Amino acid sequence: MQKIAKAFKALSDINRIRILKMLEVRPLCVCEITEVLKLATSTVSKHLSILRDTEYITDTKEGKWVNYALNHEQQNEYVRHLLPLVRSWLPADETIAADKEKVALVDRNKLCGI
Amino acid sequence: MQKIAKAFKALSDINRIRILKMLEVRPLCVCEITEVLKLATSTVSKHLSILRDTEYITDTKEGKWVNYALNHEQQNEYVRHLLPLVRSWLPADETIAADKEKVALVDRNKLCGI
DNA sequence: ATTACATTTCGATATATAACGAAATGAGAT
DNA sequence: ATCTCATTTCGTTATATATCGAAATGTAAT
Repeated sequence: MQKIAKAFKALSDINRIRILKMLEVRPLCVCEITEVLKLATSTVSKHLSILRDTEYITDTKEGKWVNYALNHEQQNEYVRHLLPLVRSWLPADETIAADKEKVALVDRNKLCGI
Repeated sequence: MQKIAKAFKALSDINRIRILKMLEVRPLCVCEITEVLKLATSTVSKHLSILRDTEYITDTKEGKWVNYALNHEQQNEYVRHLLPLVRSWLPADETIAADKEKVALVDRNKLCGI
């Protein structure tokens, strides 16, 4: 029964919400998300692991990067309903809009490893 | 924007979920909820204040009791969608079922002040 | 007004969480 | 095999949260 509480808890942090909204634009790697949120890489990695463990997102290796993407094939009943809700929310939020604009501009090849 | 995170955070505790599910049966006072959850009165009161502040429930005085009930007239967009979801979930959970049975049996006049 | 009692607030404590930097990991390129 | 570098894990710290018991509050009945 803790499963339902976990599904909600994953969404109870504003940075995790921002990550989900950013992933609406396109799949992202850790360093891209880090650049937009201005948090330490390790912090972003932790947020992503929480979202992955609850099945909100998937991770796939692509070269030296790990691509995180919205998970549209959840087995988790709660997540299956909540993810579309989050997607429909905050359509006009300024922070979210700014995040999404940045996502459209960031380039992982220029961002990392310099 | 913290509003959305707050709406989710209120649902991220299993005892608050249990309270919302109990209130599906009927409005309850603090002492009745305390009896079912087996928590300190002050703890239950705190949970209820969190659910009230986020508009999941309402409180109305009735004599020396305060009746807490599911709020069906939320102004809060997020709560308006999330409350029906919670209502539709956990239809067969054993803890929830046991809680609801206890709710049907508890009598505030016999419970309190003895 | 005094008493009784349901509820809330306060103060303390223990656990959980979010954040960071540094060290470890692991996969691609040389 | 070694090097590079994106990512994860670890250790630490600061803040938030859940819980309790005790004290304060407020209302109803005497």
